[in-house]
Amino acid sequence: MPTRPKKRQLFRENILRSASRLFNRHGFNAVSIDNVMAEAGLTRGSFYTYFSSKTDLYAQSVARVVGEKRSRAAAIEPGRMRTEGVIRDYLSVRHFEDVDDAWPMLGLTAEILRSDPSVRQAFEAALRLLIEIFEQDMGRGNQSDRTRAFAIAALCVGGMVLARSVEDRGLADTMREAALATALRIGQW
Amino acid sequence: MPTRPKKRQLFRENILRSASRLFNRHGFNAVSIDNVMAEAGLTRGSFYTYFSSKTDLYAQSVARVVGEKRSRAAAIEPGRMRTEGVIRDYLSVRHFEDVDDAWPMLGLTAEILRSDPSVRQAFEAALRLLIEIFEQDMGRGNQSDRTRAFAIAALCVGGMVLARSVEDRGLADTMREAALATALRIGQW
DNA sequence: TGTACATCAGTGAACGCGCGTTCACTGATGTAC
DNA sequence: TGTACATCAGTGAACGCGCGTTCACTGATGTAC
Repeated sequence: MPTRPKKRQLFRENILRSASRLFNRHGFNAVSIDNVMAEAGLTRGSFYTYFSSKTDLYAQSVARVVGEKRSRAAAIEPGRMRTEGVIRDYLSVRHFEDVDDAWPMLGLTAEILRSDPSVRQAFEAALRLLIEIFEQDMGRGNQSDRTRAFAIAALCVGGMVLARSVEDRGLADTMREAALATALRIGQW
Repeated sequence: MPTRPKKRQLFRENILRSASRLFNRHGFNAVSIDNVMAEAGLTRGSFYTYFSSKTDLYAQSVARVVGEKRSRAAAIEPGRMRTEGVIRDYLSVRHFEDVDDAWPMLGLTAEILRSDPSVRQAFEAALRLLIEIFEQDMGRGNQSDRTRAFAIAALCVGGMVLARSVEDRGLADTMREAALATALRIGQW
């Protein structure tokens, strides 16, 4: 039988793991404290002996995931191989489907996924329009043109999403300009 | 004095414009129907004579923005210059700051922006970690290495966000693979 | 080792608030003659 | 052109629900002696 502080530590980790899973899968608003606590095998009431608010839980659950990613990366020797590994991993089918342990930013997509079809379709139309424009402008659409068009779209959206999510304006500008320079370069390969 | 249906049409456009603005700025959940209607110069009560639900409003407001983007693009002659223009526009300072008329996907960032500092910082840590890894692996960080590291991060996040937001699994895979191929290529420039 | 007490952690009911949605009402716009 | 009536659109109060947060209580864990 585990001693008191040890048991608490275990529960705490359970709560954080459940939270990461659920927030990733459904987004912040769609997950209630009840859901999280039930999945961790506790009831609503004791939540506030672990965390000071739902927001606090969210911040800590994101931090926990980042910490895990960090230590996983630290275990591999730096160098091109590692970057290649991270890229392959990030853009893998597993990560695409993995709702438990995904990189935090992707949890945002849950806000779209769970909304009803009309909303999804509206968003999808925006993406299709972007790609349509790029493909048209590249002339006859062979495979590599298609790839370029998609990559440019991803760079635009990703660059801007990241730039906008960051507190530090300098970092935001660097991100924006890096995405811009690279997208333009890809447009002229 | 405008005739009845004409007046209604005007109000309808007002509501949609207000909605785009507010959803872009604050995200879906943080905006109430009251907010939207007040900004359009009407009261809560008549909302449901225009739209069937809040979700419906959201879908239509996204669709409206996409429609506008589409006709703006259609007014320009296709070709490399147009793509360059779209890229520059998408990743411009104006678009970074513009909360009224931004591409729909970026509204998602509002969910982060409005959350409190601890949450923002947790997200920012995830981004910094990604970039840190890429920069380390590229050796001595000169300017172009830095740009590449940022671009790879943007490609990963953007590619995955878009892949996950889309209904059609084939489209999702194409997006994911295009981002992957391009990110790997950039890693070895 | 055993007993008495203090402290701590978990429970579940209840509170309060925000907000999407509904509804009875009213005044304004249009139509019939 | 003027009057009587029908219809339509907007109002604001009220409803209902979900959920974050609080709280009085209880049983279990630990401590003193």
